Order: sequence, then C-alpha cells, then structure tokens
Amino acid sequence: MRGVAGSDTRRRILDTALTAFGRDGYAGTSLDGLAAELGIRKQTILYWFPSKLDLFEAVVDDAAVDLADAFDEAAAGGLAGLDQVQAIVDRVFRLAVHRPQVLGLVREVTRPESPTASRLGTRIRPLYDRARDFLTREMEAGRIRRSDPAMLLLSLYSAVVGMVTELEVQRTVGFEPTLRSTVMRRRELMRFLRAALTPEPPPPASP
Amino acid sequence: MRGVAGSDTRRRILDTALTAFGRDGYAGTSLDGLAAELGIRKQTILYWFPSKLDLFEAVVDDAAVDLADAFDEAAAGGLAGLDQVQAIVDRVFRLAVHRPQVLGLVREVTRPESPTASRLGTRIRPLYDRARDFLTREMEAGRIRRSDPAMLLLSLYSAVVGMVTELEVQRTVGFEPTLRSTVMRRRELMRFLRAALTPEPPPPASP
DNA sequence: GGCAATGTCTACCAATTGGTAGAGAAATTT
DNA sequence: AAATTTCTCTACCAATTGGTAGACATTGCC
Repeated sequence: MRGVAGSDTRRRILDTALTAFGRDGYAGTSLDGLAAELGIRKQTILYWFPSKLDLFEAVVDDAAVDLADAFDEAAAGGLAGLDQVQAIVDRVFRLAVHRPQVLGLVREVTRPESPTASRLGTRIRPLYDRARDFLTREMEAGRIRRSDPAMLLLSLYSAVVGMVTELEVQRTVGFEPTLRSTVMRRRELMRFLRAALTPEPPPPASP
Repeated sequence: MRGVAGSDTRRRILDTALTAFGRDGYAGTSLDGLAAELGIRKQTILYWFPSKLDLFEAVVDDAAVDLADAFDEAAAGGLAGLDQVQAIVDRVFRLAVHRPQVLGLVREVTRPESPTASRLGTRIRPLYDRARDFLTREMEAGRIRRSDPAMLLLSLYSAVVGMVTELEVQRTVGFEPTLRSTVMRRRELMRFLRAALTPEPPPPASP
C-alpha cells in the first residue's frame, strides 16, 4: 500500500516518539530506530516533521497539553488547602499510570542540556505561577503550613515527580512496580505531603 | 610533549567524563567531544579505557565511592532520629555544592534505559538496606513518624535528589542557583522533611 | 648507550547519524 | 480521463560515531 490516507501516521509518530524520547532521551533516539519501531521509513517521519528537533518540539508541545489538562481538571473542583493538593497529586498519578511516557518526557526535558528545556519552560511557567499563587493564598488563609511558597512548590514538585518518575530506583531496589504498589505509593506520598503541609496548631489562645 | 608521565591523564579523563555523562547523558556524550574538551585525542581515552562503556562504568564506580563516603561520614556521628536524617541531608547537600556533577550522574544512571542502571543498583543496594533498617529502628523507637519504611525512603530520596538535581526547573522558573539560594533550599527542605517525619504526639495517656 | 615499557599520536574503517532529491502510487479535483 | 495533490518510498550523501592498527616519542632500567 502506498500513499494511503495515512492521516493517522502523524499521530502514530508522535506517540511512538514520545515513548522513545522519554525512554532513551533525545540523543539516544534515532530516526531510523523510531521508523523501524513504527514499520515505516525514516523519510516518512521527515515528511511530517522537517527535522528531528522539530519532531521533538512537537512531542513536547503535545505532552504539555496533556499535563496542562490534568492540572486544569484537578483544579476545576474549586477545592482548597490540602484537599486541592491531594486532588492534583491524584490526577498526576492517574496520568502517570495511564500514560507513563509523559512523565518520562518531563524528566528528559527538565535536564539542563535538553535541546528544548526552555521551550517546556515557557509552557510550564503559567502552571507554575498559578500553583505558587494558590499556595500563597492558602498559607495566608492558614490552611497550609507557612513557608516560602516557591521553595515549597519545588519540594512538592520534586517529591511528586521524583516519586512517580524514578520507577527504576524501585526496580533497582527490588520492587516490581505493580498497580497495587502504585496505589500504595500514592497513599504513602499523600501521607508524606499531608504531614509536611498541615499547618502547625495555633499557639495557645490568649484571652 | 609526547608520552610524558601523564599518569594523571586517567584521572583527568574520569573527571571530565563524569561531568559530560551527567550533563549530556551516555548517548549524548561522544569520545571525540570528550577528548577535545581535554585537549587530547580520542585514542588516548581508548588507551586508558578499552571502550566507551568501560569508561562509563569506571566513572560510575568512581562516583559511587564518593556517595558512599558521604553517607558513611554522615552516619559516623551515631546520631538518631531526625538529627541523623538532617546530618545525611546536609552531607549530601555539601557533596552537591562541592561536586554537583556527581548528582548529575546519579540522575543519568537511575534512568531505566541507562546502560548500567543495574550496576549502580548493586553499588547502592547496601546503602539502601542500611537506610531502611535505620528508619525501621527509629520508627519502632518512636523517634520518627510510623509508616512503610521502604516507601518513606523513596519519598526522602525523591525529595532530596529531586531538590538537588533538578536545578534546571529552578532556572526555568526564574531562580538563579546561587550559593545563598542553595542554603535556603537546604533549610526549606529540612523544614519540609522535619514536618513530614516528626512523630505524631502520643495519644492522651490512659492511666 | 641500548632497550623494553609506557603513553600519545596519525591514519584508517565500517556503521550509523540526520538530512536531501526525487520517483512513483493512491486519492482528489477538474 | 487527465491533472494535481498527498503520501510513502528508494537511492544517496556528508558528517559523526566507537573502535583498530600501528608509528613514534619519552621514560626508566641495565
């Protein structure tokens, strides 16, 4: 078959490339290998995406949409304090179980030398600002322990992404990442976060 | 100069390779580039290390020693509970400031597809076991909040390494990683960890 | 001074890389 | 049915990759 409607070819390339870039990194992914995985020729990839870098950027943009959607959805409930945090963590975990490749890509793209570190940066920036504002507000309202919001956000990000992404550390250490262990991990993470975020009890009330 | 005593050539290669592998990843690092950075020819590298993979493994082994030493040193004080945790975090931070490349390599090597993920695994395993036993003990003694030690350890690992390694996220987000910000980050991380680890107050004593 | 060991280099090489040029099949338009 | 557009392919290519073979310089030993 030749020249067939293959309009989904672009889609297939994006999906396979997402997995490959997240798994092997940008440098470790070759167009030939990618094409072989897809059962097509490299030139077909270059037809849809003029260069490897273009493909990578398209993949990143594509994944950024997923991430932003997840956050939006979790934020839509209009929750507050720890409940809102929990909703977001749950949502990110759902994404991680459903499409773990996305987080692999996040890992690759947040590498200092990543070819488009800055690109994801600009994509993520709005999410970041929203999150920091949220934390600031909740701290002022006393629903979250008071500290530097930017730093706290970094801690949260690290804990969540680290926990979700570094599955290998688990494997290295003898865990098989089953669904059950994933659920346990989420629960454990939430306990951890709740403990860290719960505001200290107010000082003994003065009359 | 030719054939000079260059016994430190091996050392220089290891150091430069550590930085390069941590920064660009295994696939993203080329022997030619490495050699150029060192002002020598690629064949000199291949004289000291028979292949690229051999070089990588040597680099990993080298870095693993540094890490293990840091842990040992931090553990030597014979502290308990949160103080011990703090000592380790401090020590890792010191390593991160002093030789940030090591953590870059940790990041690369914990990637699922890393050529020697399993190697670092076996190197780290003993450290892991010690840490988990420590946590279990401290929980039983009531000095640390009770939870699943393995999971908790994963949380700690994620929070610390994530916080230290993912400098780029900070940069992306507008922080310049100065020494001062590093100190602040460590302090913030400790506050975070302390909050998460401090045992809950005992239930109201029954007679 | 001769000589083996050590260390660095030049000269290659086969395989793989990202990318170009353009042929040719199928679908769509006219 | 002819012409055009859309899509995938074959055929190349220059540059880079990790690696081999071996020349040649320096050093330390006798």
